[in-house]
Amino acid sequence: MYHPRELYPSLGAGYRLGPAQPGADSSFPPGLSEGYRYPDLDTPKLDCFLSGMEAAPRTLAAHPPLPLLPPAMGTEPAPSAPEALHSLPGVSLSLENRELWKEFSSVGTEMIITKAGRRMFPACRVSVTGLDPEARYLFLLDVVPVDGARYRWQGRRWEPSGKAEPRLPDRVYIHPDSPATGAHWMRQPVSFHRVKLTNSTLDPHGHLILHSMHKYQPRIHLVRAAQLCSQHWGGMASFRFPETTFISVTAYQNPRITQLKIAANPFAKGFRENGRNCKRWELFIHSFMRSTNVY
DNA sequence: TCAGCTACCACGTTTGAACCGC
DNA sequence: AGCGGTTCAAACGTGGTAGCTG
Repeated sequence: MYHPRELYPSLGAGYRLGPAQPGADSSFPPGLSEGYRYPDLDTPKLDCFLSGMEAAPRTLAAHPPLPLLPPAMGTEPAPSAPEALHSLPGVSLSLENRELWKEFSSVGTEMIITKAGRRMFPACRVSVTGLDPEARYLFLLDVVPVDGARYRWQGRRWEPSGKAEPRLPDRVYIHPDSPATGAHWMRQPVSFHRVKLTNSTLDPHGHLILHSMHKYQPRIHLVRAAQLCSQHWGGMASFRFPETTFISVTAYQNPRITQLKIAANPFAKGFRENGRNCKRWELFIHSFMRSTNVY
């Protein structure tokens, strides 16, 4: 098994696969497997990455055509239903923790971003079907802007408050099990819980770089690697789920999101009712109930 | 003045090395 | 010697908060 962190130690867990897409390209290109190259992944790196793969001819003198990651949504609104664009017939993805995501989404999901990098919670956890058990695949995740606006918390809800900051360098998180066989990926749900988000534009760790107070959506890409060293990759599929849209923040704005995170995230158990912040929690519950006219 | 950001804190979870018994 | 189970400390991941910044 090849772990990207070992192969690209200088880049950390996430890798930039392509140039930033300037402006607001609002549509996926018609063809997913051609016409787009990733200069950051040069031949030696790719060769190293693939060196242990079965029947992979090591003839990578020229830059191989790399999989096309669809550009960011730009000003495109988030889709209202799970969306998939792919050239991998029969392959489908489902969001394992959809109910949890829906719960957060109904309140307005916020994700903390820090200079050092913060994990996403909930994390993207998917199960995949329809893969060729023998073929090898890579699982990738990136996060793209949903629209061209900056947001502001107005006490009760998020509202657009101006134009979005210029787009940051695109980075992609490669699942550490990649590349692995279809049988491996289908054996159990694939979790991206180690993905970290940062607001540091100079981040050296390879975390996904986001602007604070902007709306984003994760995308999951599946790349078949079986024919990597031929002229084309074996195909690619991209998936996104509307309930995973979130707003990046450096501190939680909506107290209900804080409450949900504390209740659902095991790492935040110390902040629950019987934790050290019991009194604070009580005060919050009382004020929350008052504000929602429960009293 | 104030919204947003950062560093630090205390607490809980996870991880992996060390140890032990079979 | 090798394997599997247990223990425990260090590392890591949390939200809260005070203070800083533009």
